[in-house]
Amino acid sequence: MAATITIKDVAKKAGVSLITVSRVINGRGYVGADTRARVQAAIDELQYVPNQMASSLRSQQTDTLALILPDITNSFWTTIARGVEDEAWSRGYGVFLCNTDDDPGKEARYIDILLRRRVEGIIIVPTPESVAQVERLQRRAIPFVVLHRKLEGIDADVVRSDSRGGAFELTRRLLDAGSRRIAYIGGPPTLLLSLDRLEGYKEALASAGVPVDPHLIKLGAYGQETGLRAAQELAAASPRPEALLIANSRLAIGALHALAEAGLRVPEDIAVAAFYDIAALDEYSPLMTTVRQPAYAIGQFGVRRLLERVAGKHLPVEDIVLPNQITVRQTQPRKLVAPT
Amino acid sequence: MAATITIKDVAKKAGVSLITVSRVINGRGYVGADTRARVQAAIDELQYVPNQMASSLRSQQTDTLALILPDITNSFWTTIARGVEDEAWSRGYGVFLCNTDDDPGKEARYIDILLRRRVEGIIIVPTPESVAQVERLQRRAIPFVVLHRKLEGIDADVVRSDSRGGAFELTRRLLDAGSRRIAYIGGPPTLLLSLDRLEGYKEALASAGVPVDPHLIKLGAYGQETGLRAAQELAAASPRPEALLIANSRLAIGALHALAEAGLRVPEDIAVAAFYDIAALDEYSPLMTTVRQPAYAIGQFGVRRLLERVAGKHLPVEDIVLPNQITVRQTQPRKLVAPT
DNA sequence: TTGAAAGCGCTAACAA
DNA sequence: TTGTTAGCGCTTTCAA
Repeated sequence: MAATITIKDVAKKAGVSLITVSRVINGRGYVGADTRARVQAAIDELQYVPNQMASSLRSQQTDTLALILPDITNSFWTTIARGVEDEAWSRGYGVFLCNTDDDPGKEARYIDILLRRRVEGIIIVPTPESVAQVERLQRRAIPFVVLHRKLEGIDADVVRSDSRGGAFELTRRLLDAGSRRIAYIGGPPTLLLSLDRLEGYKEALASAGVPVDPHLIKLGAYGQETGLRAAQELAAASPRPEALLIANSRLAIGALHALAEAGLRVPEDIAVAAFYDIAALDEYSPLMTTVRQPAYAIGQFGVRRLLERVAGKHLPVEDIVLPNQITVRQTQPRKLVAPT
Repeated sequence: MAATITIKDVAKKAGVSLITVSRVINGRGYVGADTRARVQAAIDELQYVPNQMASSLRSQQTDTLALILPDITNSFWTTIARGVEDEAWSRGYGVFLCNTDDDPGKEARYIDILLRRRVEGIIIVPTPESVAQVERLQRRAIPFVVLHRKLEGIDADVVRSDSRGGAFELTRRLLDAGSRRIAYIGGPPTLLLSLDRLEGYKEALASAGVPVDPHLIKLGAYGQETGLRAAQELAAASPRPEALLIANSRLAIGALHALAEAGLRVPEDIAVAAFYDIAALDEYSPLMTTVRQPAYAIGQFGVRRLLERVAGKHLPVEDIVLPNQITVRQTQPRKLVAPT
């Protein structure tokens, strides 16, 4: 590292004191117009770039946040990450991205490093095991915001999409289209998110006076396998359900495989409505009603909320629920493979 | 910010000097076993976390890198990003991620911020307009590594996949399978990457004694539209080519649309080999021979190389070319939509 | 094997 | 409107 140019060099060249240069750089405090110009000229001439480490050490502000999530390779998290990055950088904050792969050990190690780096706040997509880590943050008074998944027993801001409302709305669409026997394929009842969606489904049925039939509710681990098996069973049932409500993208993919194999056309033979976030597959999927979660906005709002906390605002803890986007594609599915 | 615990507090509690605590933390320098134990006990008891700003300021090491790329929302870049993140964190470096959307203005602004933050090195997926920015880095002696795209006139390490070899190999496979009239759909000849692939194609033909037919070469902007139109033209040509070599994922998708619409079965009516990086679409696409670029490894190797530069090793500038993975899927394509 | 002194580059707090 | 002084929390350098 060659002899770096410091604020001192600039001050000398401009014939002012250090602090004056500092004021010009940070644009605060009174500085005369001509002084400012002289300083700026010196900065330009020397190609001076302030050292943020020094500034941070003194001011106790690192202008840095962190985003902890399972895996940016998953397109839903990617979009959230992009929302976080854009919003944070645009407000002058850098972001450290941490992929935990839902591994609590990794998560803990990342948080250690983040504490050393004195990040001013953390945005986290937690697993149920994150509770201990999050409590550590609380003890140290590091502001944080939880995205997408609520954490039981933790009093913290959450930004998420409206799972209950999304499921309710999808179900209502199916009902409006005339379906009555509407089956539900959803995630494990141990997750709050799954429960919310199941609830939305039940409420919509109730509001239409349709009784809930437990035989039509299939729950299991998130994953294509669950969706596949559930849809196979439902396709073979008699009477066959008129419609399927599917609570997750991977479940939906599995279910669509099963329906296609069974030769059931969507929507002619069976209507489908689903939470479906995999944009790449969208136009190759059948005509169904889908909920797209506002991933980008979840990231954006997460940062906004976090920065309010960082600024020390005394706000009540809030559960920020963003509306979903419901889409009904009009165009027929595209094909990558010629029909046989 | 409550009164933070500093190294001083630890030293006092352990009855040693600051520097001894520092040695224990960083695990270097001689420290007696019992002293070390006492210090560690104090650290644990006080829950002391070192302040990296202070450490960085003094040591001139920020342990921080940056990754500049177009957009993590694109799955190819995402995977590269993941490779970079994993490798960097595992070596004790944090990474700032910068999405430029291929916008030179954004790129310049990011680099300003990164210079302030004194990142020790930068990994960049450049656009042709990045040359000016990259020269700025050179002037300041900030180590950097270029990923995926070579930069004309810039003498720097590059990590990329073997475009020429990939195209050569794909073409050879088509030739081996008996095709002679092999058409080529590729990107604009202004990009080095495109030229490499075109060259691989031509070389393979030459090596098999097949003459290059300019009518069978369709070049255009990367994008589905180009692929669609090119494939339409080729499908309508007579004699129709027996095989298609497609040099990019988006071109391939467009081309597959066209073939499906024309009712041409792949590979029965026409064989296809392609650079195809969109994993989500993989199993829904026809049976074709594909090149998958080693995105994760590109990220990994980029970091490794960069850290060698950061360490000050005097290595010759290198063009690191990683082999592609060639795949021939055996199972029939899956269907999301029932056949009609 | 341990420690004392100096200072990294900047800004907070106060003074003029 | 500008400047002086002190010090953020750590590591480097030198000494013991």
